[in-house]
Amino acid sequence: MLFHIFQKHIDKALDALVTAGDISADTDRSNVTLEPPRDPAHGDLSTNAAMVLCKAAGMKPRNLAAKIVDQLTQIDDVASAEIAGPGFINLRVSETVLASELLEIDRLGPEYGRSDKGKGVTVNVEYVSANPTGPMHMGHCRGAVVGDALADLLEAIGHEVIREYYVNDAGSQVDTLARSAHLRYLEALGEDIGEIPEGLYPGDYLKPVGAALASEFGEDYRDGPESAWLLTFRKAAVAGMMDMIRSDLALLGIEHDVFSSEAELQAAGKPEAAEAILRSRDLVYDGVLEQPKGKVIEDWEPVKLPLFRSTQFGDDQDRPIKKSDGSWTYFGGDLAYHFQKASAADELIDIWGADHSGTVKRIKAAVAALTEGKTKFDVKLVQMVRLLRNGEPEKMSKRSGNFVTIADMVEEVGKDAVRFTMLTRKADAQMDFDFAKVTEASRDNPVFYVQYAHARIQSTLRKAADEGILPSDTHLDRLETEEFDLVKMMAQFPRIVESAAAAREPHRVAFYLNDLAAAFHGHYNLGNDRPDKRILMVNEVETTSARLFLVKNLGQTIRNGLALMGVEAVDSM
RNA sequence: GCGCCCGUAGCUCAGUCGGAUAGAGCAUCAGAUUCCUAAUCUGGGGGCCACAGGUUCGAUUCCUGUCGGGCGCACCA
Repeated sequence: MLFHIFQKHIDKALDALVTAGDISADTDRSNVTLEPPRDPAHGDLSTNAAMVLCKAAGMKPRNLAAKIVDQLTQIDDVASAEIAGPGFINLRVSETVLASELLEIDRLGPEYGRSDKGKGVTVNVEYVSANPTGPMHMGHCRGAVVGDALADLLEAIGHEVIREYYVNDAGSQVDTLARSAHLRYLEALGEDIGEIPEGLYPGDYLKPVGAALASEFGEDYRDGPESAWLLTFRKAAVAGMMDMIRSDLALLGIEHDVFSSEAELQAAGKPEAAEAILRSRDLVYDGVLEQPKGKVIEDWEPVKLPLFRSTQFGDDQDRPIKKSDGSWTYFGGDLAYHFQKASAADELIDIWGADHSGTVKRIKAAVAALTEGKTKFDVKLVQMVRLLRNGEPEKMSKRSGNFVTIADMVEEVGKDAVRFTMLTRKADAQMDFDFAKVTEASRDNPVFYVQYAHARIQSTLRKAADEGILPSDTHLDRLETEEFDLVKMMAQFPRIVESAAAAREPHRVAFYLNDLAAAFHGHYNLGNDRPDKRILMVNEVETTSARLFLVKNLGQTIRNGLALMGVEAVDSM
């Protein structure tokens, strides 16, 4: 890749200065950067090498820069190297390199942008993990898309990725679910259940579960005590909910590799094992929590509980891993769960809703304690999405059973629009999702804008093919400056993928594609006033074939970017 | 009261482990349609990067404090 080639050139130039005795061999070069300058007028690439290394070299930045430039100008790929400002070195890339970059893109095709930087490192990404008490709704959507796109990104840079879903099937909310299902079971048996009582799940989605239970068990559990059926109904209801969730996720193109059950984890004694390890290191002790300050709790009473010393890791309070009735807290189970994940991966990433921000410290503390700091662990918080319809916020409330489901959204605007839109903001910023906007065919809808660029390219290729002209690399020397500018942008793609993966920020791909599409639309419109700038010139077969070769690969780059977001490119609109 | 996230153009947001004159879209104003998809494009105006200190050759970026907004704060997940 272009970028890596030039990184090597910089390295070579610095090596030469080492040989010349200007800088010492052990000088730290880790702060040396090579990046496209903000202002393209400054060149194609810019390095701060002279400014970063001048102290170690005992020279003024511009003097050191001059020596580096002397080395760089000897390299064929470097069209020019200039000192600017306080000591930047601005480079221009030769058109020969750009042409070979274009050939490289063509050779790699769908593989362009992928790398093996993360090879050998397994990353577990846990996302969605919605409670199995109902269908997927808006509140889950963004985390699902961000997690999935992040998993795609990590795979693109060569990581082995485990996509995981934690099923919270052990808490009291699944008892509530079982009771709600029992009511629907009675209903299926012909009883009049009336209004769903307060505290139970009212949604219709439990009706099929009740019906299935009725046909499986007949009247067996009609009159018996709750203890007779609770476990059976819990299992059946959770299974039903998970089937529903899986099919909702499939609508978004999301498929997890592993579903881990909290109940199974507990049955297998994992929390006990984790507790034993932590107790052996005096990181769990039996103690009493103080009443939190600034908040009045009426029925507060001191209780002795097994506490994890999360304060040793920066948390404000030690955290209980068991409740006073002896059952595990959510945290107690979660800590064991993360320990389990860590046994099969080198790095862990959790995608959480921002409403769980308060629990980040304790779980990070737990992972650090259990893996003795060996497992890298990141929690990515995803902010709320406000649903808008005609500019008016759309309310959703799970309690009333009245909420916008993912199935509704996908049906209304389509999978690709949902996914792309969810990636047009960085995850930790709040965002609005306006039903009208995401399907609008206009410049300010990036989904459309990027797709339109791709469709335009395909349309041009089709039209050219009708005229008997096909893309070809035999006359790339016919390409002009504006066209090489497009290649420069395309050449940034691998770097965007790398940095987006490293920063765990899939939205960067969306912004890049928007920029790339803008560059293409601009270039395309040059042909409006200047027929000689049109891609398709029927009487200029050689030039046209080269231009077609360029836009074909620009289309490929867009396609590859969209694929990283789980969005399919369209060939016509 | 405490913790986490955020504060960038009128609006919605980008801004690469600290870099050059802080960018884009919308809105606004002025233009391009006998032309490969004008569903698009070109240009103008618009900024105390919330505020005040600190670190640095250099701060929108890092640190501290203040103000403003969001989320969360016993055995609920």
